[in-house]
Amino acid sequence: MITLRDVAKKAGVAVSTASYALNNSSKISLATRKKVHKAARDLGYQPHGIARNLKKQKTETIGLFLNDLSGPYYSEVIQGVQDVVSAHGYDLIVGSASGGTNSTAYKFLLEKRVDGAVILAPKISDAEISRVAKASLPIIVLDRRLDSDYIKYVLIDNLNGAYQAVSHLINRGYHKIVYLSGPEDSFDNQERLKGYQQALLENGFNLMPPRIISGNFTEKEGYQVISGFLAQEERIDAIFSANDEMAIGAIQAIRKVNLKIPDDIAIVGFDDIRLASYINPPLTTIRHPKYEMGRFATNMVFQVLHGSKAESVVLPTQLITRQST
Amino acid sequence: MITLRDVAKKAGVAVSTASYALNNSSKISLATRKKVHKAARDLGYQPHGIARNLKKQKTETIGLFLNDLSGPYYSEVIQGVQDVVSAHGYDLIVGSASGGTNSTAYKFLLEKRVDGAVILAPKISDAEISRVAKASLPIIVLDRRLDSDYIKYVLIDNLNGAYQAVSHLINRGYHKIVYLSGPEDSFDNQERLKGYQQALLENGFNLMPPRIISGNFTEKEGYQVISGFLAQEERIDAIFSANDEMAIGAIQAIRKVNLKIPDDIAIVGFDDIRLASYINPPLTTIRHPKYEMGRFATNMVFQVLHGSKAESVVLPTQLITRQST
DNA sequence: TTAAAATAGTGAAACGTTTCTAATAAAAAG
DNA sequence: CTTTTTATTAGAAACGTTTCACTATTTTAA
Repeated sequence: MITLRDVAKKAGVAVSTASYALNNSSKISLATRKKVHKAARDLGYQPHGIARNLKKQKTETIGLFLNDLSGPYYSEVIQGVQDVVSAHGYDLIVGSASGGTNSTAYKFLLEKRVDGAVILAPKISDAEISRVAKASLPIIVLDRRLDSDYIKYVLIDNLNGAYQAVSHLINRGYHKIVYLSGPEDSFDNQERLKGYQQALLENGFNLMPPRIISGNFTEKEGYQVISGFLAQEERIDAIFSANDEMAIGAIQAIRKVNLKIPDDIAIVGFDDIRLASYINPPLTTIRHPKYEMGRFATNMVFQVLHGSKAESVVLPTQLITRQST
Repeated sequence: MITLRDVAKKAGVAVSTASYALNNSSKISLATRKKVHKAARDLGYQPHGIARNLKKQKTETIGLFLNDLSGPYYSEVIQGVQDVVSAHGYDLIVGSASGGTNSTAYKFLLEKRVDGAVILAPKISDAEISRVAKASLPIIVLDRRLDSDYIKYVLIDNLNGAYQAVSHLINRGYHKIVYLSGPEDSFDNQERLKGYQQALLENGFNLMPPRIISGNFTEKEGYQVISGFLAQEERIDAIFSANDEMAIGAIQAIRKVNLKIPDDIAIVGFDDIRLASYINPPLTTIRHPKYEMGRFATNMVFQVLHGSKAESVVLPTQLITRQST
């Protein structure tokens, strides 16, 4: 390995001089600067990033930590984060948070391998996030309402989105609306449930009371629990699914028993994933600005990093009407 | 920041002792080991990863570098890589290669911030990869045929897959088969084109000669170029698309002009992305083992890292027949 | 008992940078 | 001419670890 020492020796200067020269400090005369650059080029010198990080006590890297790297859902968020990070001349690394306290995510946070982080990973607890956040490592969370000096959140208006969705069903004349739920400990799910309940309550004269079917956000589970539900005699005429994945599973379950969507059963999802508009029938759903979430969050990371205040924010959602309702 | 020095002082031992103790070296008596651990716990000591990396000259981190972090296509590959990396107790970071030679990817490779890498990013040139690979930084490429001591590839059998696809069309009785191409400089595209040509050649008696429509792997482009093509008078009865994305665009273009799939025009894609089975009509396509690619590649990284030989490999593909043919 | 070996712990160097402080030489000021 | 300033370079410490080489103590073997 070629080190700065080698370059300095070859150029016939002190290593400190070599360092200044390569960083183009004006302290060093143009002549020696050139000499050093040449030596570096000739030797194929590459600065050792880790050594530099250690000395400078910063990495110029922002981490984006997700529960699961392979969720297609995340790609727009990632893009938003990436764009802002690049614009600041920093690097982005994406890491997994699965494995909890010995995940890559937690380790990188703890060991200060990044200068800031955006987290969308329920598996990391509030306490853990609070423990590692500091002025030199601000954290923006995308999946919970957590707020302190160095922790801010960017959320979507889950409650209102769900409210919109259910109101839409009610306006369309559906009376027996069931909630296809995500995991109970999911923040998103909790908020969406509240929105569902609120909408029913406010319009509740001749509606069926709230009714929850438990799922876990996956297509497969959506298919299974709705299949099971339909096999019973209880009749419903609409489903509000806590996310699109389960809604897609539900659609398949409904079609399987030859019920018509939306005539027999209407369905609305949440997220507006890509598949939503391709499935048959196309899925009415709640769109939220995933790319913007990424951008907002990352801008806030840099704000805090630069010493200014950042304000947590809740972004609005939008109802996308398609043929499933 | 709490350093090892602080822990050592608090425990009343030398910093070397503290280090050995925390790493549970048997050189240190159980008593002092406990004492040091307690001191560390009391102080909330966290080892500084970067300092350790510098001293040990390794990071225990594997990098996965992609052209574009947000491609949904990658998610299975990522999962395969992640699983193997975790199994070895290493960390995985995913980084972008966009921006070429000053991308995060290239920087991390150059500065040795990872101990090994899996690359699926045509934007990084062969020369650049060759320059950075070494015994202490083996690289496995997923998007080209590059092979040296420290560089191996894991590819899918693009040529044969394409051959299967086109043969399938021919067997189904289609005679006028056009190739909807990806970018010309794409390795995958080149191989798939060869497979297309070979299949035509071998069955070529009364078939239309090879005919290429240029695209760029995106759905939008697929829609546009096929729309344009259909507006001309030239008649065809089948399309082999270099990937599913374009095939999906093509399907929409075909349906738009009220042609029937597969009666008027059949279409087969490549990749078997998730959407392929949901689109209407479901898309016949070539499936390849993306998850396995990730696993293979990552296992090879560790093989080389551990000093043993690894062999580049080409994985087989599989024809998935659906209603579009 | 004495020599040899094992055990427990220490000090200091090293990893590859950056940056503070000092030193030298040349130029400017008095 | 001396003194002060400026420009350029050098030396050395520091970042927080790990690990080599060594010392001092205790145990075992002869």
